[in-house]
Amino acid sequence: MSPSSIKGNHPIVFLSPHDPPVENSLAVQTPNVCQVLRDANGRPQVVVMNHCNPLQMIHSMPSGGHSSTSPEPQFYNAPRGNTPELCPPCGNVEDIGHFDYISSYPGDQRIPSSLPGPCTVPSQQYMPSGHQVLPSSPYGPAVPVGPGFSYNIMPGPYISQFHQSPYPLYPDTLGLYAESQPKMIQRQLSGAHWESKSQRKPCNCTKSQCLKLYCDCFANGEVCNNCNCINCCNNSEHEIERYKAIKICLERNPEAFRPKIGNRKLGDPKGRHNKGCNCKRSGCLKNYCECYEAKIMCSSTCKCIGCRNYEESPKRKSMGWASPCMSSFEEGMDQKTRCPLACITLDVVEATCGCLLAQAEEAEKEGCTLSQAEQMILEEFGQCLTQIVQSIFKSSGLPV
DNA sequence: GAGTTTGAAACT
DNA sequence: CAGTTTCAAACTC
Ligand SMILES: [Zn+2]
Ligand SMILES: [Zn+2]
Ligand SMILES: [Zn+2]
Ligand SMILES: [Zn+2]
Ligand SMILES: [Zn+2]
Ligand SMILES: [Zn+2]
Repeated sequence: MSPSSIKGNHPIVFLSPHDPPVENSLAVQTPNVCQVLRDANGRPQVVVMNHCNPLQMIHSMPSGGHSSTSPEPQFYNAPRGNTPELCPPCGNVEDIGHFDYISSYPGDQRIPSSLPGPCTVPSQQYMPSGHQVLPSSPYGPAVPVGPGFSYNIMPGPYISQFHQSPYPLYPDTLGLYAESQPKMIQRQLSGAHWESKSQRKPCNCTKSQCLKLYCDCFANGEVCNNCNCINCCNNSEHEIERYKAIKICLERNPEAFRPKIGNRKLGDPKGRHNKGCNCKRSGCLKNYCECYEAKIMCSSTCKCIGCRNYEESPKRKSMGWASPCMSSFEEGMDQKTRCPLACITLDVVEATCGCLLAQAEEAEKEGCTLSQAEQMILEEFGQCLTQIVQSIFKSSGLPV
């Protein structure tokens, strides 16, 4: 007998500990962590609420004007302003790139100007905002990109709702405002010399020219500053190249510069990795894992194998079950598939058999009678099935 | 500091 | 889309 023998009208789907449910299965939909907002036209937008780095839809939003960055807090995707037609630069930005998703670049998503903090000093973030033609922008100097007009590429105010949450993503013990990227917390808490104030951890890129997402500076929408990079083009001296690189990244992934860590629903202090990790060997318990690095649990969006980065159920703790079996289970449960019962992978079967075998050996060792051994093994199998069901519950967001 | 491991990003 | 390569950081010693 094996777990694969489970059958029924509602197949139990054996997913990873944090997998989404499968239709018609016993699993239930995980509570939605997103929130539905409406854009300027009243169209619903499902957005992941984020405290620290909300997206500003500047360019592709309908209402007009070049009022670049209003100080009031905004939600993700909040209407922000400009029609492309109304933007003088649009007629001539092909050479340097036209950012339809310009607002997904984090250049001006820093500290709210209405709040105290390091925002008073322009950060190293640049905003390739071809449609914020603000030569006298309070957020930074306009950078000439060609004859006739210039682009404000310096950071705008940090339009944020983060202060609306009772649970900041990260502690703010140094008086800095919470930031969404995991590296930032390390910077804030470490005593490294580069950690002073607005200086992020320097990169050490050698081959990317700091113009690919490999570079943390670039990925965070910042220019390199006091970095150790070689052939760096992530600076104002290479603005055109930088624009192009940003454009390429956005074309490839419009979300490329959005924060990777969204927020769970209200009241949940922890965030959720928007794309999830794909760890295979770290168990998501090392900083290789973006979830772990961000100090968050892996979630249903993760496709990790052998994940151990999730809340232990109280049941499991009290059980004090032999960890080898458990870990085998967990790894097996990470085999993700949407096909009912296909989640009973070889790993899972082997883990189960291993548990039963171990139990049999123990029974033998203890000199149990045959019927006693049978009972022990059956109970063990029951435990195995319990683990399966619990994992389903867990993936469904239900209390175990 | 050198060498290895890791997984995201980039590429094919 | 999947498989592979590239890359820079995390980690190990
Ligand atoms: Zn770099
Ligand atoms: Zn850098
Ligand atoms: Zn650089
Ligand atoms: Zn992971
Ligand atoms: Zn994860
Ligand atoms: Zn994980």
